[in-house]
Amino acid sequence: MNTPDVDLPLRADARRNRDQILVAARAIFAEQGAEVPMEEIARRASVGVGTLYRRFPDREALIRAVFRDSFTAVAEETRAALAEEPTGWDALVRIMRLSERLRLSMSMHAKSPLVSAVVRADPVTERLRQDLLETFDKVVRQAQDEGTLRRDVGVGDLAMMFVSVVHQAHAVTAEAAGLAPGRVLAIMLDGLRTPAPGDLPGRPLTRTDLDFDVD
Amino acid sequence: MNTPDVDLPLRADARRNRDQILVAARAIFAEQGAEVPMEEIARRASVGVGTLYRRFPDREALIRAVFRDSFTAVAEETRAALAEEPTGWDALVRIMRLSERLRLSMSMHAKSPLVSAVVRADPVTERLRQDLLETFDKVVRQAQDEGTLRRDVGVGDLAMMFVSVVHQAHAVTAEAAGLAPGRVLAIMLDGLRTPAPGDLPGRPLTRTDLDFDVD
Amino acid sequence: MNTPDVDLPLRADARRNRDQILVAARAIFAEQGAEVPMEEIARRASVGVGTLYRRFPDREALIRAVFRDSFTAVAEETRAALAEEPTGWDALVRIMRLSERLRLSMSMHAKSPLVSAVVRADPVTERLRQDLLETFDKVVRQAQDEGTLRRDVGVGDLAMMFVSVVHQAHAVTAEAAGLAPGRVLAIMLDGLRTPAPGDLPGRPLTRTDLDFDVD
Amino acid sequence: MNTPDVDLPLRADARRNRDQILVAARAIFAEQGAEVPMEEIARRASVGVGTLYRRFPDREALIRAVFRDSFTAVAEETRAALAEEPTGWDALVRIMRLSERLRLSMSMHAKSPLVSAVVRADPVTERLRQDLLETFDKVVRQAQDEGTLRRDVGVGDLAMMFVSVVHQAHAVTAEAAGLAPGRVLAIMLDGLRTPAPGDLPGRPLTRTDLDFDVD
DNA sequence: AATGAATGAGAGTTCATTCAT
DNA sequence: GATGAATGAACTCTCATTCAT
Repeated sequence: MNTPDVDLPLRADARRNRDQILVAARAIFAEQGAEVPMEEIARRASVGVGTLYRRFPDREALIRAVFRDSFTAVAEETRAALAEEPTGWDALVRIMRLSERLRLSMSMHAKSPLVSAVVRADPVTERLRQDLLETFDKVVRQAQDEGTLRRDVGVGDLAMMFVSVVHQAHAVTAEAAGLAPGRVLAIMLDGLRTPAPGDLPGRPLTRTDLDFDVD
Repeated sequence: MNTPDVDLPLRADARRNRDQILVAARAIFAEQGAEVPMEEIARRASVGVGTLYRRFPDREALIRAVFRDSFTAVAEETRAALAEEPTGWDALVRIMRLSERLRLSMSMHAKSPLVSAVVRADPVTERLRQDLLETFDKVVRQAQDEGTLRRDVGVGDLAMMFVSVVHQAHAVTAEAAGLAPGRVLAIMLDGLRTPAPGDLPGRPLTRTDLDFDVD
Repeated sequence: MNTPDVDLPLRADARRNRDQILVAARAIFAEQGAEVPMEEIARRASVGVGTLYRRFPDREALIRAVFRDSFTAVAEETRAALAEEPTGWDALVRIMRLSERLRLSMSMHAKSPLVSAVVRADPVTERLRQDLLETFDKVVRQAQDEGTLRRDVGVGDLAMMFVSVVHQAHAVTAEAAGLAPGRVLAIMLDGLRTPAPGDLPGRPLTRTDLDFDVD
Repeated sequence: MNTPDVDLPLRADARRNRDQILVAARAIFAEQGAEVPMEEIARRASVGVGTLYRRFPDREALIRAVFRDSFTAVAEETRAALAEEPTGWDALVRIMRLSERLRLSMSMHAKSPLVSAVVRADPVTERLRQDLLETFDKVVRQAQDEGTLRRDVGVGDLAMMFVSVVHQAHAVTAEAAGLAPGRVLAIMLDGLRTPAPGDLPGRPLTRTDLDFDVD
């Protein structure tokens, strides 16, 4: 599940350090954003800054690695949803509820221009993203064919909503923060079911609408 | 519409500077986030850093001022919606579609831990927020009394959704980026109408759920 | 005599600082080479690092400025030699004995690849160098026309010798160090007078031999 | 020809490593100066840094070793010149034209304060230097006795000139760079022949003038 | 009151050297 | 003995904030 970056088998201790660093980075990025002092990440990983830099030549490399990990994980879960769920609708719901890990990545992505830039410039992540969208698209069409998903939405719309759900988590009581995403999601899903009470503005957003980033 | 902060009437030129600074800050914060060099803000406002600092003793004060402005504007628009729209549902829709200015503020809020912290610690903004929520709450109850809004949601849910809509704007074609918020919002609103296809998890989130921030 | 860099008249204090920095840099570069900590230069100039960096955005800019100053000074002295000395030979001797300032620059130039690179990439210095060589070339031809300088040498040869003289200053008693350049120079000048005891290998090195640097 | 440093015969592979390191160091020092990352030297020697450090406890030790090698080589060549050349003048010329290896060492010496300091502090190199100067001195006196070398110069002068010749090599076309040292040297030698056109300033610099370095 | 210069703390990054494997 | 990972000090550069002009 770890960086498909390069596969030189590292020495046992080096490997351990590398993993600790990724774990620490993921956590800190999620908590405080991507602009934290590198030293803090190193400290959390119980490692010297030097080690951090030996593994990841600069902040961008680290961000890249964290994202590759997360995207890989999510792409797998998405594929599993498509394969295992009985209906397209069920798969859709499962995907929209996807893991914490993705939420964190998405959140980082949205919060920091640096992160967006880095991720977009990384071909590996880009491929993972394409894979993910492809699978997701299949789910969408399946649900539409079943008649459970309104026909005037596309994966693009769903991706947008997904991101939205991910972002809700601030400015609330702890309990409310826990409840909120589930509720917002449920409301949205209710809004997605057929029959739709009305037409949507614009046109269905498709995979290609997500292909050239703007930010 | 400007900071009710202090009301000593400034000398005309001082006033002008102050306003230019706020305009510049709002624009730059929106474009590049809240961590821009103060010097850049000063430059955009055609003012020396010294002047900027005379008006706003530090970055936080500036953020605070920008937010107060925005919140004030939104609170007014919300009140107007309640007063002018024929039904609660219409008012609700109008509020959810609220101004660009609010989107920007919200986006800043969400992107920067610093901004969140500052805003939450500012009693003036806090009061504006309370006002806003109070009015909004009236709209919600009116719509529920009309039978157009499902009973198992609260202002808290709507505030959450509002924030969500605000955040969708990245990783897309320019055209799609323009379309997206409207569509996501429409889907959500469809999901909000009565009759609701099913129950929501948890319980309605109310104003008090928004009172103590966590982030 | 100072950086013809830009001529925005700086505020009095800023100007003073700028000059102190250049003086300090010149001295320290000469003593310890061009790789000294910027902080040390700042300290010697009684200035904060920040100020140093405000004036010279990075080490290279500082090196550039120091060199422009020195080259300007030398070009002027060379022109004066040509104008004031009675014979070409006298002018030649005077130039070869040129100022401490040039020795320092040359020495820096020769010792540090960084310096060479920076200087070569700076068009302003490049022009100064061309001016200098042009004047020098006139001196050489004049001395050859007088019959005091052997005909099988060119400015290129002399420039090389000049640089050589500059470099002799290490590995000796303090007294010997003082004597050495004068003696080496005298020996060289003796070797340059006509009639020459024999032919030189190769061909006269001319201005154009100095035009494309190799390091 | 290698470090008489310690004479424990190393294991064959260790010996090989040691030699590779010295070769690599010499090459890299010549190309890039003495401040290169140790890791780079290790890489060029196809050896781990650890190994490098086992052989040479720190950078200074490495510099020292490189210099001892070079000085040893030069001292031998000098002795050979004295023994094999028919006249003192011929021996002098041959010495002044000495090997590339010496040029490199000298160049390092001149370019880096670190190198100067290290070399001067090393008693072994010091002894080699004394040997070298002693032989050289014999050559000088022999040439003076022959009447081919002017009497008002000493080994010190010649050593200075030697160093000068070594330093000319920058800021020129590749072809000119190749020609230059030979020409400068020839001019100098012409200046050294008897009869001298005039007196030199100061007094002959002797071996003892070179005994206490100043840099 | 406005300006922009000066300061200095702090962040990113490199590399000499040590030490576990 | 060899290797290359880890460490942390040192250095460069940026920027918030203060203060002289």
